[in-house]
Amino acid sequence: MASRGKGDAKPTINDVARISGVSKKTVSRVINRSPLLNQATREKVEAVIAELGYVPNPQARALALRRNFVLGMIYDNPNAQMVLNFQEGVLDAIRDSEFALVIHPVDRSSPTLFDDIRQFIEQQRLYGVMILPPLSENDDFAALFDELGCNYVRMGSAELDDAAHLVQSNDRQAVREAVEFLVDLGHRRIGLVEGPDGFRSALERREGWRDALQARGLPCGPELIAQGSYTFETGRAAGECLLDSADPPSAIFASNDVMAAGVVHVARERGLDVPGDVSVVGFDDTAIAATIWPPLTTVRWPIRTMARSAALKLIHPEAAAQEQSQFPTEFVPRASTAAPKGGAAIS
Amino acid sequence: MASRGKGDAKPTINDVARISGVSKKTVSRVINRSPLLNQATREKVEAVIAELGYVPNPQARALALRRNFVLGMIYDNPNAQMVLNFQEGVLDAIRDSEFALVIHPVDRSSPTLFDDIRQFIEQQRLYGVMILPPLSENDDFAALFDELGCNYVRMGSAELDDAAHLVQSNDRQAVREAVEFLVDLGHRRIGLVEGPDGFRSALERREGWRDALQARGLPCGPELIAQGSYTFETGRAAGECLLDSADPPSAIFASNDVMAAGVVHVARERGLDVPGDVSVVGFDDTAIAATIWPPLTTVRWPIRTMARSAALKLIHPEAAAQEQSQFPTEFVPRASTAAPKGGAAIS
DNA sequence: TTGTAAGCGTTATCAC
DNA sequence: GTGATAACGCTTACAA
Repeated sequence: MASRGKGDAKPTINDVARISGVSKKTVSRVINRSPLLNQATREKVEAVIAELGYVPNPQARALALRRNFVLGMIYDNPNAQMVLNFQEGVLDAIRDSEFALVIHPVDRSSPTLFDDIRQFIEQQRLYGVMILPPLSENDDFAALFDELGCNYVRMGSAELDDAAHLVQSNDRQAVREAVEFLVDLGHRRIGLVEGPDGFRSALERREGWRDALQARGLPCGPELIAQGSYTFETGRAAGECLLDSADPPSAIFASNDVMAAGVVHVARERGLDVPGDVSVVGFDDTAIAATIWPPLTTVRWPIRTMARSAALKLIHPEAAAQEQSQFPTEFVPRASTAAPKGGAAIS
Repeated sequence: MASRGKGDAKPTINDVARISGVSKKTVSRVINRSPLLNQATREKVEAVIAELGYVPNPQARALALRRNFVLGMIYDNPNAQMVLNFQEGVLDAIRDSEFALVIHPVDRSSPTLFDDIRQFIEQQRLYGVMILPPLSENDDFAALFDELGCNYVRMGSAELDDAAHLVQSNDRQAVREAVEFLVDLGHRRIGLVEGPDGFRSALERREGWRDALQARGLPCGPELIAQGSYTFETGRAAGECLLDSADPPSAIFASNDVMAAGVVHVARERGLDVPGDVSVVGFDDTAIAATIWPPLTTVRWPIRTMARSAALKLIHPEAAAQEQSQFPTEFVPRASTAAPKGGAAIS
């Protein structure tokens, strides 16, 4: 093997240039796949690169290019499983590439949130950022990223941005279908455990529930709605509110799986059978859905696929607008839903 | 505000030097808290830094120092909740610091695993890495990190390394206490759903189970053991194996929560009441433990605290050996355990 | 098609 | 104590 400056230090672009008898710049052109390059030169340099095991130093590139080959992920989400699925999707996209993923959870109630995010992006000189709900629903962040000259992709439950900056599911439609499933089973009073204010997903899912019921002329008044904040405990509380009411629903749609799990808990405490006495449907299809008893009927959200696509949009901005932006959900019927007792007769 | 070169570009060390009338190097000394510095000079420069809102460029520092202010996290773990908790602990430690966290999941069955990790560390020039079980149990990785001159901390269930490179729980002792709790309730046949081969945690937990039973002269033979691989499905299968046996146990300890959830599922399918007919204990205290019905008795692992400590060991290597290395687990009794039917009489 | 020179923003060396 | 000067490894002008 050809000699290097000293010891076993990693080879640099200078080593490659010297050994292949060309200039640094030419090596740089090879690395960056410049089109105007003699084929013979390219091959010669590539041979040396392979022989030396040369890998460009990302820190040096970052300095020269004023941008880092790093993707950022910004979130403040109560749903751990979703965050992790998203991370895995991003990693699917950057595997075997020069990119790295840095994660940046934030506190959306912090007064310094904007400055915090600004500093994160400026300091890391990110190639691009992905932002998760509910932060992604705030247009001010998009404006901030534009101002900082940082590419971004938002993840959302509705059409928040143009195709180059968005990966989205259609939650309203998905919930409508799930609730129609309950109606088709024979349910006539279907409760809703809605998500917290300020979450676009909560709003979309509520409207999907309403769409389904209104289309069939079924009740969808406030007495059938209880609010939670996407946590197990608030799901319990909402379940109590609904099941202890004067005229309790025979089925409940909860805006996410952990709240649905809370509802199932309450039903058990009341001595109610699920799905015999009350059917429960969740949303997300996180691990918990298949793990609780009975297994939860829910809506699967292709988070990992969406995340992968989000990362690809950042890595290949030129193709971002063509890359898929809408991702279909999938209804997953399990054992937590059944026809109501005597339901078919009523219908 | 004093003028900067052009437009609204971020101020650099040169701007600070020019405006405060000192050299770059002096500013650098201020930034790096060099002790040999005139107090007046320091204050003057600090004032200019504050006025300009100057922040050192991490990429440039990384290039000059040949090391990046970035911590890496390497894992291949079936337990999503643990990974996420660990991430949060690390972020607790680096919040408001110049450090960033890059995550690097790997496939431990990949033939290129070592090269993959080597490349990750060399390329990112990491300040340090944290490695999670079961990867952390392999001494070859520690040797690799040493060879690469990269500081590391391992997370484990037993004493894998010296205090500067380890954060650990004592799983054997923790499980012993949990199983003793079952014995004290009156259980005499206590089954084990053990974790997969190759996991130190699986081994430690099995020995803890055995310790407790042997100390009381209770059976702990292979007919009471079924193996899973830390997943829900394998937990189900192991539960079937145990509950369908000729002389089924009245209580089961599962090596982690999701396998325990699988056991609970099987019990339900068999028409068995938990804890009336069979008590179940898990390990981890992940979100699932409180969410299933009945809420799961388990052992809480202070992962987030351990992770925070691991990151601090990397950031302050000089104090690493003094920083806490052993982290106590906590037994969390919930509703999935009770005295066996007629158990007290047998005892 | 290729090379030269001048950065990018920081730190290390070694004088003063 | 402080400051020129030369790295660090790469890229972008601008020539040739």
